Amino acid sequence: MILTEDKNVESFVNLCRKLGIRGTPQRVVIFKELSATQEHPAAETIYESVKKTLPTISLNTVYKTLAFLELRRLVWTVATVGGRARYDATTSPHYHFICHSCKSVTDIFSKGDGAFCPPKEAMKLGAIKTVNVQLHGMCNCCIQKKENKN
Amino acid sequence: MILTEDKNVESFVNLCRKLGIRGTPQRVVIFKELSATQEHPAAETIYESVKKTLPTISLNTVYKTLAFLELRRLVWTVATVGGRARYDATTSPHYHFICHSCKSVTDIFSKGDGAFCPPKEAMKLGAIKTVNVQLHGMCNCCIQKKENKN
DNA sequence: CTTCTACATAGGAATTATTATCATATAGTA
DNA sequence: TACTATATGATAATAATTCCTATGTAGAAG
Repeated sequence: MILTEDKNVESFVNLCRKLGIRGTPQRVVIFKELSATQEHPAAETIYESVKKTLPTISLNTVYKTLAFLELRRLVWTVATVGGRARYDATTSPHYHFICHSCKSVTDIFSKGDGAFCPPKEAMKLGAIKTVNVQLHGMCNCCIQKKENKN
Repeated sequence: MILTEDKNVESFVNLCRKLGIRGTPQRVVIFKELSATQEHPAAETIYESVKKTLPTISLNTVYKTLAFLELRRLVWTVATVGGRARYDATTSPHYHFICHSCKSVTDIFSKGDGAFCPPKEAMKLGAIKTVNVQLHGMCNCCIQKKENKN
């Protein structure tokens, strides 16, 4: 995070203005929260954090705000892990490694290729807006733990 | 589908035997149903179809069977579209195009590369078991419809 | 500058989707 | 047949979405 919090918020409000949507306190706080973490939190987790700033916010609003921001492509749903949707506000192209043991979601910024390039066959089907590459498995940490148990 | 239905079932039962799990009627029918379609159905959809063969089956069993088969990597969850998880029994590597307008999920068998190759950075994080590449957007059919409306 | 109006947004309640728990039933093995 | 492990289905809990209403903000009119 190079941007300060204030700049971040400001830029988000400006972004909303450009898109013709309102930069409401709820949206600002939720977006800020999601931008500030690399944990790829679930809606409930975001809700718990956001409540500190906006005690009256409802979980419903968090869900709806995330869905709304995803529609405007300011955030996106990375994956559903253990029945819970996980979100991300990082816009630069990257992949995700998902550990099904500890439910962690880790960013992978590949140096070589950068963005995943959809094959020609895909282009023919319609207009691609976002690409989501998920690598599912078990992280080293969990592999270690499992070995120690056995 | 080159295999006949019976062969398909038989091979599934054999597969279960190899894996040391039971090839129960419920599992056979659910797997057969999922293998026979390219619609990437939701659990509810599978349930409706499977009920024709097994009228007493519960939706719960469909969910649990799918989760179980996914754990054994005989099926997998392709994506969650409009709040509903969509499943696939195709094991050969391919991508999916997901239209958020009509909720269709289309297979993309890329000729050139075949399987997606995870970057080195990913390998370092742990053991990758499955790769899920989702291309989100709007299919040509829906683009057409939208244009006609305007 | 204030008030009115329209519409976007937030929050609550209800609905739907999914998962977990538990008791019962079934298949495989001794 | 009895034993054990596993699977099913009913019930209950959790996750996410939809519907409805109230609020608040922006722009128009005065």
